[in-house]
Amino acid sequence: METADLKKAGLKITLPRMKILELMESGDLRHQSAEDIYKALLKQDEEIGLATVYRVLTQFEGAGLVTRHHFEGGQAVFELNHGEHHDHLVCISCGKVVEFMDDVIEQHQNQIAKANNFTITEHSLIIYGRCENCQ
Amino acid sequence: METADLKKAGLKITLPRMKILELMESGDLRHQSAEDIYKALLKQDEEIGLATVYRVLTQFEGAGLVTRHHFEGGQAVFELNHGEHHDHLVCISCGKVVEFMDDVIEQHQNQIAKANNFTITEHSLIIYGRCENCQ
DNA sequence: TTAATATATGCAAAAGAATCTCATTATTAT
DNA sequence: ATAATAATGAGATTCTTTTGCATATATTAA
Ligand SMILES: [Mn+2]
Ligand SMILES: [Mn+2]
Ligand SMILES: [Zn+2]
Ligand SMILES: [Zn+2]
Repeated sequence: METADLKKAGLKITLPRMKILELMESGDLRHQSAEDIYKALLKQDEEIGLATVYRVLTQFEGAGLVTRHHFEGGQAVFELNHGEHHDHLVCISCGKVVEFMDDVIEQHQNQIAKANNFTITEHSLIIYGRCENCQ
Repeated sequence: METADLKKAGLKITLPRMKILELMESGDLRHQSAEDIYKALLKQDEEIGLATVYRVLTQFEGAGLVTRHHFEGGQAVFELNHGEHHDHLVCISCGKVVEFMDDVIEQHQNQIAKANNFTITEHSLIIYGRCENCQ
């Protein structure tokens, strides 16, 4: 995940973009809101505007570097695209996010789309609940 | 779906609540935003404030009469709870919504939650794509 | 039926999230 | 180094949803 990806996407190599990429790949937190990222950057004394964070994330999404998820709670969250597609379990109490991938589910989604004459562009499957620590 | 349900929920039988219920059950449109509903009511010369529509929908949701969905596109959409749980196919071009229910998918979700020690409270599965008319 | 009370409503203001405008600054190609 | 192009930051703006508050309405008890 390097400058090459930015160039490939026709994006100039700028400090905000580098810092945002770094932060997202370095992270313990794979799923962060734009504001989370903005604040994390402030904490490392990077003075990057919130508008820029939003713009950059949207560009990264367009370039396929990042995925935007609409979990409950108003703010969208973003994650860096490592490898393959997956879906999410989200703890409604502590916010913990667990990733999973189930071929049978994916397959059935395809069937359902076909049966209804839809051409799938994407899908969103989010399971909300309480994690082991939050029962 | 009647006044009984409102009473049961500890809600007074008021004109805005009745009209909103009527509109939602009468409807050709099972999935509408608060603003859609507000405008539809205006068209029938019911002068109900948008804030009231939001408030009532939230109360109905709390009472289990209505489900709120976060489809893409900013505004939440609401549907009256007829019978059973289901998920959605959404056309990104014309907005058409198709409902479906797949036991295998539901079952796998349960397995996944269990395998990760999550207690499911709800889930959201939305398949986005193009319907037959929008290829 | 009326009076008392408890709730709900409408409007305007506020809050929250995301986008846009525009003057300034940085990056890239020459 | 220069010119051309694209990106940034700050603040204003838009869009969606919520809230405060004075007024109106619905329910309950008398
Ligand atoms: Mn993920
Ligand atoms: Mn539905
Ligand atoms: Zn938890
Ligand atoms: Zn369509």
